[in-house]
Amino acid sequence: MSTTSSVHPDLSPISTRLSRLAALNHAELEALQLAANASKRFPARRELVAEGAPLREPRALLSGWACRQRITIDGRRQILSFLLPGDLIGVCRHSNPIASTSILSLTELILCPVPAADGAEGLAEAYARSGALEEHQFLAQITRLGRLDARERMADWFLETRERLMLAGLGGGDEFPLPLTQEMLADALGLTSVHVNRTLQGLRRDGLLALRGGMISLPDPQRLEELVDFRPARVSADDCATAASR
Amino acid sequence: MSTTSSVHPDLSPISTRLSRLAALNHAELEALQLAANASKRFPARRELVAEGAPLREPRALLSGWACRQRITIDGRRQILSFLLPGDLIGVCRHSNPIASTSILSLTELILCPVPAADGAEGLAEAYARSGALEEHQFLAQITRLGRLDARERMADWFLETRERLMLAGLGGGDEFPLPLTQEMLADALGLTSVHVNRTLQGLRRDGLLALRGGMISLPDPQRLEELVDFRPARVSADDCATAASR
DNA sequence: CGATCGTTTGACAAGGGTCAAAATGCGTGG
DNA sequence: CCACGCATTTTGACCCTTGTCAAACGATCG
Repeated sequence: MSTTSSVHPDLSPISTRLSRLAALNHAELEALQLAANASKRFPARRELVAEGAPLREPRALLSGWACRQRITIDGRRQILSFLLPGDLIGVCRHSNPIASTSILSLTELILCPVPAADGAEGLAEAYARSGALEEHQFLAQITRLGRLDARERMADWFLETRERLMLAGLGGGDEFPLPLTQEMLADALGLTSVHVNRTLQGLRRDGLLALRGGMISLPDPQRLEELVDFRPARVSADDCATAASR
Repeated sequence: MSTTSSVHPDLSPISTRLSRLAALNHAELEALQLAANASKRFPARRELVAEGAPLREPRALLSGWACRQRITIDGRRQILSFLLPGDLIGVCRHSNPIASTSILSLTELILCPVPAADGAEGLAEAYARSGALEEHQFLAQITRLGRLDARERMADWFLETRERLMLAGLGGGDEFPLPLTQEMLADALGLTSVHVNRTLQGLRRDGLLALRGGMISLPDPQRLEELVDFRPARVSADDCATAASR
């Protein structure tokens, strides 16, 4: 698994990510490449999937950011998770699935179909692990919102996002693009944009992060990790998804 | 599917729940019954699964309550979800899975093995939908913690729990057992036990719930639903999981 | 009948929300 | 190149929900 990843350093995020999650054979990688060739653009700030609507064919995100969100009657918004390049969208194992949340594009997206896993051992394994990783992120989000204070939430979220991007072969580790407004961040972290702003300032003052021009850099990830007891995600005994990314 | 459920009114929670999630044929129901015969007890307040440990064979919960939880270094605890009778534990689709959270028994449990889904269409479908339902609950939990205040969190959680119990054929709808301390509830809802206590008193005062002897009753579920805009969980276009329960 | 666990209450503190306005940035069109 | 309009960020003053600490109360069990 980890050996496979190093020989495809310049594949698209989806190939990189999936081949790091499970060993893919030549035919499978080719199927991914083929799918990537059928990619399509999707505009920014539009609803990609509506909550409650029947789920269409699964797709993979090749570039751009999206989010899953839910809105209360009185207009409060909760961003449940972000979808980053390399992530799968709408992969489901039961019949007649309906979308449990709406999905919104935050930037312009490039999407491609997802090759079927029938008979493709490696792909099936990679999809399953991708799903497990997603579940892991939901659980992390619950802990963040339930038991961490504002500063910890932000630190933890930045570290997780950094890890996810690195898994897809993006971002050097100390710097990555952050195409979000502070309000989006607030809606994800269960805060208000005003408080996100103040907390960011505090982190900046302490030299824990720097923002400029849609890029964020984490000069001292270790100190951040200590701050929140961050542990890299692991879903399988034989994967070292994060270790593979460096 | 919903027709199947009504003809097995006195099956164990797991059979009831799964046969409401998907149509099960005779052989599959028999396999469930067989599995249930191999059930075992597990004591209260003990760790059933340790975080990070390799996942053993999947099991189903026949009776009792458990929870998935995570603890921060400084001892704060977040209960990620509760496991109720009829729920599946440790069902996983990838190889060498490791537990993403520890699982703790809250009461004494009765557990049984889970029949393999190989070739059993109905079981496979039911397991998949059970997983989708679990994911739905995680997302609901995120919204609760991120955007609802204390009173709303409790109302929403009570309604969800009521619905889950009814899906497993337990609880008449207006009353069900609640084997939790206020501190556990606090750890699940991202509050302190003191504040849970006060919020409960408020709900009681308003006639929205009543507690006595480990039982909770919701005299006016509709009013609760309006309070939080509660919508029953749906994961598939052809299931009416909740409708089936009444 | 003490010990222990859980619930309830009170006084006080604090983290984060609210509201409103000012400042900054940025794309667009003239 | 400038000016305008809009979105986003930043700041300040104030308030409110929830947390903290501590003690009293109640039930259950050996």
